[in-house]
Amino acid sequence: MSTKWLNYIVNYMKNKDENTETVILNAAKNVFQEKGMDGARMQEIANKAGINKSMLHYYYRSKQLLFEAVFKNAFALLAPELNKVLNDDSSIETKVRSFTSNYISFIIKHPYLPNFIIHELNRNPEFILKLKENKGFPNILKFNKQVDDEIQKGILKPIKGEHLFINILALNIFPFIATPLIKAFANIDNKEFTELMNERKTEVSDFIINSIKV
Amino acid sequence: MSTKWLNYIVNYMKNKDENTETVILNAAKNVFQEKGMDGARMQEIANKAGINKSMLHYYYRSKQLLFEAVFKNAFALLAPELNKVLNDDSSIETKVRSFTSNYISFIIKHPYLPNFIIHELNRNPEFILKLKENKGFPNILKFNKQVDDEIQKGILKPIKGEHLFINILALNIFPFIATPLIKAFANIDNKEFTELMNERKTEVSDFIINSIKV
DNA sequence: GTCTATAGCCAGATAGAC
DNA sequence: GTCTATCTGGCTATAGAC
Repeated sequence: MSTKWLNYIVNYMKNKDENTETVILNAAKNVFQEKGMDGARMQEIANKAGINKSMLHYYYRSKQLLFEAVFKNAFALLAPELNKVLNDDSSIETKVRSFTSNYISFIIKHPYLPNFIIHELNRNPEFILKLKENKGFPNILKFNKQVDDEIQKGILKPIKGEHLFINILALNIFPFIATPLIKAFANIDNKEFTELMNERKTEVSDFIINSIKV
Repeated sequence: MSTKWLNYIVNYMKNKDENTETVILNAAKNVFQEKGMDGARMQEIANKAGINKSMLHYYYRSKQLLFEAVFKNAFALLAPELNKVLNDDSSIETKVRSFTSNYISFIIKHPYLPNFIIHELNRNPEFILKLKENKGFPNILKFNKQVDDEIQKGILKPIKGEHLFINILALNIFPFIATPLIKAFANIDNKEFTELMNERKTEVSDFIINSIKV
């Protein structure tokens, strides 16, 4: 009798929660998002997944392809957050308040995400062209129109949609990208930094609304 | 007759503007700031410097030490910009306006700088501890006091100095870090992006002042 | 100080047994 | 599907001639 039956059973049990392919993907997420494409090591991914290095190639053929799987996954996580701001029908003020509060909670769960995406896009800017082909890629058109509308109605002071959107992203995302710098300038530790970021859930939206509301 | 005399003359001519050591440092700046520590290759630096690879080791011993020289240099370029906001005696409004306008001009000359510093600090957060020992390392204390003062005098609405400083940095720096993303969301090319950034020289300071001024 | 040649290592990828 | 063993190439770093 061969070990086939045993393997079958083991596999079945694993599949309850996750198969080898997703175990690898999760390990790869951790390593790539922390170290970047260039700094990541296939050996480290294999260790974290608790499997043999050659399995990575069996499932994903190459480091490059494994990386791309991780990257697309990360971007797919972020895009819906942005689309809420760009395409929801509620007022600008409502969206600013909810995005700010939600995004900061969201990013505390995925601390390496913004840095990872931004660094890898700067390393390889053409990569974004492929992403743009996807349906659901964030687009600013509807947001611009909404901003113009609310200005027309006397709700907002004049501002270009592009600038407002950049400002919203900047105020929310930047502190999580520049965390080591901010901790150093302000002389604060992790605990105080987290407190500061929690304050920002309302601080940032007040700051924006104060500036743009008539 | 040996070639010593020739070498001496050649060296003398080079020294008019730059010696080998600084030629290497400049080449290293380009490569490290674009590719990061992990992505950079000593061969590429040598090529860009127009010299032999072994010279890099002759002058800087190792890739790590060459990298550190580049990093400290980059940081030393950025720190005075920040200290202007933190320590100058002019009013907050004046400083916000001048920093915003100057910084955007500054960064167009050094496009990879913020990304480089931020990525490398995230890769190796302990590195900033060494920088903090330097005199002139940006510190927020005086700025905090000034903000409190102006609030007391009824010039500014209540806000923590930390939040205001983070907001100033975020609004100015973020678009240059997230350039590929912004270009994709807004569907604009390089030329339109530069125009948008030029608009921000006044847009950003108005946005901030609007929000904090009584 | 600058070059050529090469040591020595490490990482990604594959072959092949089970 | 999973493992061990190994190939192959590329990279940092050094030895040594000039």
